[in-house]
Amino acid sequence: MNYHHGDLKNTLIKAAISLIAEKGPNAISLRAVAKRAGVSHSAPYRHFKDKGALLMAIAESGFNALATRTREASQAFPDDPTRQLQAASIAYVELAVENPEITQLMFGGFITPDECSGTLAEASERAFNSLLSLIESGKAAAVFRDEPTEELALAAWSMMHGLAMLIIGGQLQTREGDQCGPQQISRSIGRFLMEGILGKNISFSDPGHE
Amino acid sequence: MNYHHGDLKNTLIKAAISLIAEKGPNAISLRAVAKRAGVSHSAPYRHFKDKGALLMAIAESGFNALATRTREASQAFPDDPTRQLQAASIAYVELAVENPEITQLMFGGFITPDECSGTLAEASERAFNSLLSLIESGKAAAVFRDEPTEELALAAWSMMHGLAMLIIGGQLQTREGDQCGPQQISRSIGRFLMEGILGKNISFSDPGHE
DNA sequence: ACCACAAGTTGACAGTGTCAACATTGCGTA
DNA sequence: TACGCAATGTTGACACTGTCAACTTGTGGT
Repeated sequence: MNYHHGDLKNTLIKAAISLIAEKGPNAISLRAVAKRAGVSHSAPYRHFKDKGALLMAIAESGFNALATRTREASQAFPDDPTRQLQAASIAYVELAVENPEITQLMFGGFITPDECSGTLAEASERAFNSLLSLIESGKAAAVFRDEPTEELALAAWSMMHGLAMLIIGGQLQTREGDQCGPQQISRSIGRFLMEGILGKNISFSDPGHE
Repeated sequence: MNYHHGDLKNTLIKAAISLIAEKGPNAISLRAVAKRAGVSHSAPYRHFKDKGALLMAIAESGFNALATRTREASQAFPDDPTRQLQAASIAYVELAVENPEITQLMFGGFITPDECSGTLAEASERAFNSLLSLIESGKAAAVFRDEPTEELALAAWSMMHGLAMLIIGGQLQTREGDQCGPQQISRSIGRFLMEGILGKNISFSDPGHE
C-alpha cells in the first residue's frame, strides 16, 4: 500500500477504539494500535505527541458524542422541558452503558486535567451548557422549581452520571435482580429526582411514546 | 534488616497506596512499590498473585473504609432517618474526594468483575446493605415515601456517587465557580433528592449541628 | 540438631513507551 | 520538467515493566 497512508490519524483513532472496546482502556498498547492500523510501531508519533494524546482524542470524541446524543434526545420534545430532561437523562445513561470502556476512559482518571487539551474541555462544556439551557427553559416555563440553575443541572447530571458509572463498574450486577436495562433503571430512580425538581409528584414515564 | 520482613503484605499495600496517591492508579509500577517497601522487585509475588491482586486488595480496603465511614456518619443520628441519609451521603462524597485516586481505582474500571475476589464483593455489599436498612427504617417510620427500597437506595447512591466522580474527574472545576467544597455541593444538590424521597419540601441542612 | 517450607533475591524474557536516525513520498517552485 | 523540502512512515535502540524460574536465607516443628 502507499507509504503515505493518507488518513492515518483517524485510522489510528478507530483502531484504538476497537481495541479499547475489546481489552479495556488501561490494557491497550500503542504498538498494538499501530499494528491494527497496519503501520509501524512508532508511526503514531507523527500524529500524536503521546499515548495520552491519542487517548485524549478518543475521550474528546466521546464527549462530542455525548453532547450530540443528549441534545438530539431532548430536541424530540420541543416545548416540554420535563420530557426533554427525561429523554436527555436516559440517552446519557444509554450511551454510557453502550460504550463502557470509552466512558471509563472519559471519566475514570486516565487523563490528567493539566494535560487536558482545550478542545476536550470545550466538548465537555458544550454538553453541560445544553443541560443548563434546558433547565433554564423549564424554569422560564414555570415547570421547574425556581432554584439556582447550576444546582438543578448538577443534581440531574450527578444522578445519571452516577447511575451510569455504577452500571458500568458492575456494582449493580448482583443486586437489583431483574437487570431491567438502563432505560428502566433510569426511569425508576429518575422519578425521585423529577419530583424534587418539579416540586410535585410526576411520573418519570416513558418519553418514547409522544 | 531481616531477610524476612515480617509484615510485608501490609507494607506493600501502604507503599502502593502512597504511590497511587502521588502518581495515580494507572501510573504505578509494581517494581516501584517494591522499591518503596524496601524490598526486591519480585518479592510482591510471594504475597500477591498479580499486580491486579495488589490493586484489588487496595480497592477492598477502600470499600471497607467507605462502609465504615458512612455507617459511622449515619449512626450519629439515631432515630432520624432523614439526617442519617444526609450524613451518610455527605460522608460518602467527602471520603471519595479525600482519596480521589483510590476511588478511581475502585470504580474506574481497573479491576475487571471476573477477577473480582469474593471479599471485595462482600465489602461492597455491606456498604449497600447498610444503605438499604437505613432506607427501610425511614420507610417504617413513615418518613420516607413508600417506594421500593432498592429504587430509593439506588437513587441516593447514584446521585452521590455521580457527584463524587464528577468532582474527582475535574469536571466541575471551571463551572460552579465558587468551589464550595464537597459538603456544600452535596447539600445543595441533595435537597432535590430528599424532596423526591420524602415527598415534601425539606431542607437538606447541615447534619453536623444536632 | 535438622530439615521442610515460607519468604526474599537474582537473573532472565517478552512487551511497552519513546526517541533519534534514516527512508520514502508528494507538492510547490524554478 | 526537474528539484528540493517538508511531511509522513520505518528501523533500531534504550530504559522500564510484569512475570517467571532458579537460587538463597531464615524459621518453626520434630
